[in-house]
Amino acid sequence: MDRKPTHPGAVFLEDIMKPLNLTVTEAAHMLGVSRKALSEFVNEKASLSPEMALRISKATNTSVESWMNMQQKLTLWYAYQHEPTNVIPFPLDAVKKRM
Amino acid sequence: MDRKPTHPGAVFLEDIMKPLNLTVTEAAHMLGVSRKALSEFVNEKASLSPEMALRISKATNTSVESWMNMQQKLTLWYAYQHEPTNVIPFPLDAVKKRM
DNA sequence: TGGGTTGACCCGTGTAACGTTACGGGTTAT
DNA sequence: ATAACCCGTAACGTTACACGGGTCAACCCA
Repeated sequence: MDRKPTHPGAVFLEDIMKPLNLTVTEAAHMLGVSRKALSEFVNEKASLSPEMALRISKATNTSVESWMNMQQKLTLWYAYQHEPTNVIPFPLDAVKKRM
Repeated sequence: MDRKPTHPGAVFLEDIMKPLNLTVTEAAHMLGVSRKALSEFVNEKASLSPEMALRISKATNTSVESWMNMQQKLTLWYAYQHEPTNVIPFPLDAVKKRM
């Protein structure tokens, strides 16, 4: 129902690479990944892997969580597109809800 | 460096299934997944997939995010075990840090 | 015009979630 | 004891995907 969350790769491209005038080739080398891997990421063909998040975090001195959370929102958005319907609610009347 | 975060499957088993006296077979059926899938999850052999998180969320009326975050912490913990070393810092002196 | 960059594509590899099926061990009820 | 469950697990196959290597056409720019 919500709008599709921004892909972390787009953020990385706009907010990091462009301001620093870094090419995909350069940035890929600095991150220690292949040009292809980074290219697919910034072009939203691939999602953010935990390892890539760690690399970006180290290279840009930002928090891993912030990047992971971006991906998580996207992942969750995709999941909601194929929402499972055959789920039977648990009888949790007796259980105190903590969340 | 922190201690290994709790696996969401363990939480699901202890805080949901046990209090409700649900067997793996019963819970799997209610969630709409195979017995094996749930068994591997609660026994920490498989991680929490987004779809599984959605199912658990719907069945137990809890937030998807809370479950996803548990998994994310675990995933990140694993990632830190194989921390990438060949990462060259970006020259971000000119960029204002927003995070 | 020639060099660097880029995105798309193919191929191959490793990982992982999931389903189905089947087995053996354990518990409980008949 | 025999049947009925429940459980963990293993094998097999499917599907998805991150990643690397290589190639190639398009493109921009000096």
